[in-house]
Amino acid sequence: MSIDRAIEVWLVEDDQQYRESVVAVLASSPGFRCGMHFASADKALALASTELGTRVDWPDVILLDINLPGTDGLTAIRALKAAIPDAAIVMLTIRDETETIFQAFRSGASGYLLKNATIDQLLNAVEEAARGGTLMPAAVARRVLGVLGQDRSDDYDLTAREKDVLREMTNGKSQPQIADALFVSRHTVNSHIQRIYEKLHVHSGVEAVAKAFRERLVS
Amino acid sequence: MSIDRAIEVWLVEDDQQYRESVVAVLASSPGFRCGMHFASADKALALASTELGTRVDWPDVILLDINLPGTDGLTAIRALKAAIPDAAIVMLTIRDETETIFQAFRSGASGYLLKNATIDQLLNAVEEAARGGTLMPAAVARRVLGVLGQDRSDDYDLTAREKDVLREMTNGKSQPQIADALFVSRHTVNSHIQRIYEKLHVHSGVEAVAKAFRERLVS
DNA sequence: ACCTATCTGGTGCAATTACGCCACGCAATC
DNA sequence: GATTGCGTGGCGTAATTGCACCAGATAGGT
Repeated sequence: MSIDRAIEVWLVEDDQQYRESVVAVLASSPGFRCGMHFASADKALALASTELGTRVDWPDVILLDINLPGTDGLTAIRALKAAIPDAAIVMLTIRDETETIFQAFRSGASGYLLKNATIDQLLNAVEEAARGGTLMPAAVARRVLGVLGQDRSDDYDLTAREKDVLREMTNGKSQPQIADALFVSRHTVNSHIQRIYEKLHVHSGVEAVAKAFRERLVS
Repeated sequence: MSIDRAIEVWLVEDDQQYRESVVAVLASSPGFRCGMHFASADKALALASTELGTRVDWPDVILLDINLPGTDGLTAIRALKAAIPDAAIVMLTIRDETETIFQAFRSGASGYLLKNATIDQLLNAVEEAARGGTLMPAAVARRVLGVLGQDRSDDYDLTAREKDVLREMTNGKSQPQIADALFVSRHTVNSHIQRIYEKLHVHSGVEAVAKAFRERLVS
């Protein structure tokens, strides 16, 4: 473990009991410091803006609960990152729903911990986040990797040419534009498109493009 | 750290020097055991199949180099997972190219470590992998999370209603169908769509849907 | 050589969509 | 109280698309 400097952690968590246990864990763990803890994101943001530039002990990592009074955790991510750009944000929550997870990562979170995580997991996650990395517990990793995971076995038996046309469609081109790009007539393009619709069981361009993205028929 | 039982690690790595350093690190780290190490995936697979069911010290985690003589690491992932389903596989490599990373995860890897990782990172990754989780170092995390679309900052100032309409479009619905879904007239839907086109700078439904997916304006 | 799948090209028409232009109510803001 | 932004609804026309039905060329496999 690096002993250059303790990892400075802030905690935003409304459940007083849970907050105190985490603070206790951090306090008793060498290499970690819990400088500030808040019962709401609003309070943390208030301090971040008033103390702007006057403090030296900005956090390396912010543990942020999702279910908070006032500004909820997901919303607070952007604001906190704007106020404290160098801090890595690790979400701390009881919920592990796919959409919530993705939204957190999209908003700039660098970790996602379930509240039933072990002390080791908590410390590892904080440590890794401080390094700029990401630690995802099993339940979370399955979901995130699941998105990357699905092998695109089901390509609906599209022919090479049909895939060409579909790809051009997903590039937003109209039928004449696709014809130009593929050096064929617009009628040919239309024919291919008709067959694509049959094979994908769709009835319009938007539907085909949507399905193509959803099922990762294109990259 | 759990003291139930040491984490059993196998190592597949052709660089003798690096292999020995990792073995040494694992040997001197309480809670970890490096039962077997191989210079190629083929040797590991050979052992896994001949010793099928006769050994008790199957690995919890397999550290697998990508650049290997014979069967390369990426290819070996599936075979190893088939032979030893309970083992978590952590890739160990000097390369951090996006496509390689994704392919590893798609094939079933649960971690991705760069060879210049610190000892702490290595042990944390192994520990987390043994739990079924995933640890990604900063360089890797940026790429994987990048796919999830970290930066939705540019949402083109779409209003809530326009986002509703756009979402329905990405569900493959036609304008009348969207009208039904949102309980408004098709004219209203069309109006919204026109404004969406303006804001996204597109001129058709397919283009809008394609852009929406590419820039992750929708999930 | 035959068959099949695929790619290519076409015609024609109905349906949908793109895109102007307009208007009203409502809430927030100034 | 006026303005502004937003959601809503409408009309008309031109362009695009969906779709049926057709057919020659070509390539691959039996």
